[in-house]
Amino acid sequence: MKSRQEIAEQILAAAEKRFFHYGFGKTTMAEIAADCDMSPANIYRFFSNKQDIVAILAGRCFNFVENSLQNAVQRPELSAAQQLEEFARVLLESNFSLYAEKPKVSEAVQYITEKRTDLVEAHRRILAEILAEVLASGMQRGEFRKGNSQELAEFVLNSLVLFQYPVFVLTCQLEELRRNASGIARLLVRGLQ
Amino acid sequence: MKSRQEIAEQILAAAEKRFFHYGFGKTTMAEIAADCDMSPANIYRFFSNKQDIVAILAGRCFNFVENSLQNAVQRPELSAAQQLEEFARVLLESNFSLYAEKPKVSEAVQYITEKRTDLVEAHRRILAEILAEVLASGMQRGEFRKGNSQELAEFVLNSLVLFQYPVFVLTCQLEELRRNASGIARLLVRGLQ
DNA sequence: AAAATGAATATTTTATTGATTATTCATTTT
DNA sequence: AAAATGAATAATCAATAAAATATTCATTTT
Repeated sequence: MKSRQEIAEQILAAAEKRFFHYGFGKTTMAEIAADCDMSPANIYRFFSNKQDIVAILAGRCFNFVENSLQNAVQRPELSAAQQLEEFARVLLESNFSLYAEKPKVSEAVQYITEKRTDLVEAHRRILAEILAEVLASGMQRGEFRKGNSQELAEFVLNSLVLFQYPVFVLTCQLEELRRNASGIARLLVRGLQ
Repeated sequence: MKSRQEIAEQILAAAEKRFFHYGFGKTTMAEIAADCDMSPANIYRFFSNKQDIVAILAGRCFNFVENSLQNAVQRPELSAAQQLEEFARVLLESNFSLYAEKPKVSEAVQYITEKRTDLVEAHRRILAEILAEVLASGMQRGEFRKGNSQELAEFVLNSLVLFQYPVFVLTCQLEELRRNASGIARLLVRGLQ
């Protein structure tokens, strides 16, 4: 006997497997339902439509990036400068593993980027908050010059746009991106000190 | 009696008027030819195909940005720091006037961005060179720390991606972009000093 | 001979249709 | 009553045909 919650998760798991394997467009509600031994109609008791399911899954991809960054950054043995450099590095690496390793994921994220600006915006805001904390703690410790950490986080994040969007992450060479992430981060650190 | 050169320019002018007014896809060779009082076939004595014509016109748009930047930057009364800040500001303003004021231009540029990577790459390289000169002269004058000006120009340019591509320039609010251009430029300047 | 063209051909776009799939809802099952 | 379904409907997609347009080239004009 499964709880409502568990059934919803089962549907998401089935959808994820197919979306990320065959793509969003090539996966039908009937297939997802069959994987879960239920009728297509039943899925609608848990999710209002197909787009909502991708939105939730894409949101989890964003969460993966957010968690990777949070973990990379909150190691207390690192200086604020090192934290910021880690932020840039992990931002690139986690987005790369997301987009380049599973091409279908970037399709899903690209779809969401167009249809659900709100999700992308929410993701941006979380990244900005993580960054703002790094900057604020750096200011406290006297490593960074005092300033408006929120506003500065905005600037820093926007100067790292190259490492966030599929277009760039997929077009450029990974090695070149790595050199740039490290180089830009170093410039920014010096600019903040 | 018009020279070959003048006729080619006449064709380009007619094409530009229509491309930027009605869009690339909605303009036919027959229309351009009619504007020039000639047959469609005659156009092919001057240009190898329609795509070539957009490529030339898009290249001129890029030249406009390049010239704006060159002029903004090579004013000798400015400090290297001010030159870099001007670079960021004018990069945004000239791209904005290009994309936002005439929506059809961004369509043409977007088309070129896909089909003629070489032109976009050439444009990038010119921007990087302008920037490298600013950095090199800043180093000479002792305003900036010594370093590899080519490599640093690459980093700086890539951190200004937000102000170069139609996606961002058109999506974000101009005022927000201006604040960011100025904020990021200030950070970079301090990072280079 | 060089410049230009009209007519023929190749390519691309657009419109139309049929088929597939998403979604709803009245009915059935638990 | 809550959960689930089958069958009906709405929306989307893919294939095709038709039309428009780009491009070529043999011929005509200057």
